[in-house]
Amino acid sequence: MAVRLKDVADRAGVSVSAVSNILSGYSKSRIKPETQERVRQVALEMGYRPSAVARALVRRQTDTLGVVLPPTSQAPLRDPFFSAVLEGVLQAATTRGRDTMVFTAHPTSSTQERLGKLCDGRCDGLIVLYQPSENDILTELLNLSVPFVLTSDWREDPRLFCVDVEHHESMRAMTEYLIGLGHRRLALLSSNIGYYVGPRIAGYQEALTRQGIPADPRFLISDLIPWDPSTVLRAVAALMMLPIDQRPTALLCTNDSLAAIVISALSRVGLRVPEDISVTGFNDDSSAVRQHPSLTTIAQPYETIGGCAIDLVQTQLDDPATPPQRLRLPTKLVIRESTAPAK
Amino acid sequence: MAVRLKDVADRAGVSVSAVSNILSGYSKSRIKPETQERVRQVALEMGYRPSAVARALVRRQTDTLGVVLPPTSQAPLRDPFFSAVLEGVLQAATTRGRDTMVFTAHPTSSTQERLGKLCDGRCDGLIVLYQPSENDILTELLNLSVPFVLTSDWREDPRLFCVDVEHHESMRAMTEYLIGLGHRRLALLSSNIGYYVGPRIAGYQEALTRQGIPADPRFLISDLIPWDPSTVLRAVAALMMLPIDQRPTALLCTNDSLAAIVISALSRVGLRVPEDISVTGFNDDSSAVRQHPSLTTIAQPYETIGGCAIDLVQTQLDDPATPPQRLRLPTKLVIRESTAPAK
DNA sequence: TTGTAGGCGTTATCAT
DNA sequence: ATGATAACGCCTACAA
Repeated sequence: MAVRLKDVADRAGVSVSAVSNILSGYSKSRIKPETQERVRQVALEMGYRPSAVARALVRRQTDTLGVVLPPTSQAPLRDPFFSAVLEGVLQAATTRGRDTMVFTAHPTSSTQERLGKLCDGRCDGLIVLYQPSENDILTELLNLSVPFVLTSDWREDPRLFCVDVEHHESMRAMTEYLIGLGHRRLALLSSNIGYYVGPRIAGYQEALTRQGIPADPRFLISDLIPWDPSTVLRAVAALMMLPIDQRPTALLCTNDSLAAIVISALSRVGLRVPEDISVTGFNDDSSAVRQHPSLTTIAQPYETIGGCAIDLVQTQLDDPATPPQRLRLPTKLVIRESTAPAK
Repeated sequence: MAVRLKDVADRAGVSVSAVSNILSGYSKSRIKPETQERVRQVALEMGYRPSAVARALVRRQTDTLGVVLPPTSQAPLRDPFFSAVLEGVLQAATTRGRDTMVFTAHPTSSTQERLGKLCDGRCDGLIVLYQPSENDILTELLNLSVPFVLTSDWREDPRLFCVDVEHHESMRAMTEYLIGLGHRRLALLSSNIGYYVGPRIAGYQEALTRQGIPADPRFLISDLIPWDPSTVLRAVAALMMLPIDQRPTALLCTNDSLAAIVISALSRVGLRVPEDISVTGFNDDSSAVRQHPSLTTIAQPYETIGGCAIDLVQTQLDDPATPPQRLRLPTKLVIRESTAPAK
């Protein structure tokens, strides 16, 4: 069917190993240049393409990485955050000449079913784009010999390789930016799930403390259900019912999607952003620029995250005894239209 | 390193072929049930996992599909439309027990470089998520023996397998819906690129004709540059400068991203959606629900598109002589907040 | 400088 | 009912 090494060898009148050597580019000096040229020519003419599968079998490595999307969500890529992370990993993989398999799972599928695909030799290593719970693939993965790295995670487990951003510092920087704009009543709106909400809230609180602004407990709302806009609407409405001199002038949200809902809720109660109130997000996913007003937010270095994760997989491949590493990358404060000086 | 078939066979005291047969589940009746049970047990204990690579080599098939993202865009997944299509393909592939490789490319990479990855046997077939231009991989792909299917495409080329939606009919339905709401002055805003703009515009025009509404040339704006909001802002401002009794009461956009920019532009000139003016999108990507007001739009059946594409690949695999098929799937009009009856 | 041959882990075709 | 063995296409010692 397809052109094989042997076909090229026969046609060029040399042995398979010669062709293999030449085409692998490994042994430049070993084979006579004119032979090399001829063989290359023949290979090209015949449209020869080495079989990745056969090569993988003998090399015991596929140059392919697996990217694991969260099994919890029906449609992870509908969340612009996961799209952004995936995009970053894909870009980084392409740059490094690696292929990428993307794994999703139906919420109904068992751990074993999922694992089957993840470690049957198709991938050299895995990049897990979420925080697996204990009863998820995590423990099994640790027992297997597949190197893997978690992104967007910061577990205490010392056996794990992770790449994450500085949630605490980022939120502190954002809060300080708002304080610098003259805001003194700042509320934090957070979803009720996500490993990152803890550090982000702490960052917010630290900034307040540092600037000597007393923390108003009414301004810390951390039980929002992200996929239920009505809870957000209620919370925002409650805040805005406060007397005008007690009402927050800035709302910090723990992610961009939430910020979008918040802005929408504000407009429903007749407030304009940023004229009446400032709003900020976190992540700088694709929705941040597109929404109106465009969002002041914290940009995650998605491609760097992907690159680090891939490199950490490679590190484990090169030396399986490497002790786990935890990387924490800096972010960037991106100022757009949703924030303005306090009046 | 890893547990092989032979290891299991040795431990269980049977031959490799027996184990293979048992574990493949192919021959239930051929091997003594008690042996089967024992072998299964041993395999489980040893944590045996068949090597996908070895299996692929002998079967000449990997059960893996390649999904090709557009090479033109720096970050295709930042576009919620591509995220949605990819999501649909991934879901459909998971349902069918297939793995998925996702290919991106740096805009600088050559066609040959890209092709190398696409047809080295790693994938059984390809799903191309964009409309490749002539000098892109298309012609090469046709010469190779890799089955492939284009989504979101509707070329005249009779050699191609495509899955697409009914652009014309969808836009006509949307236009008629607005007319049904009492709108009589409807403007169409379209980006200046995309194979789909032609049919979408035609659908709009047909609806007007059918309803006996004369087409006002000022209301057909098809030269917008999607990534440059300022052109959109200008166009919207120009429309809104018209005397109030000549000004459109509804704006149809050819995709959701554009609609988002349009809504933002409207708000800048002080108009509210949908109270003052109705706006519609197309695609129902993730931005449609999240934005405020949420968007009345045309929903593409992403998972069905993915499923059909995969099935068409399989069809070609089963019978390489199958004549090319072109599928055109229906869409759904999703009514949300951005439209209201004309006053 | 080039060729030969063994093996990668599995499946499938035969024998037994 | 089971087992030996030849592919699958490639890489790589080692031999020539």
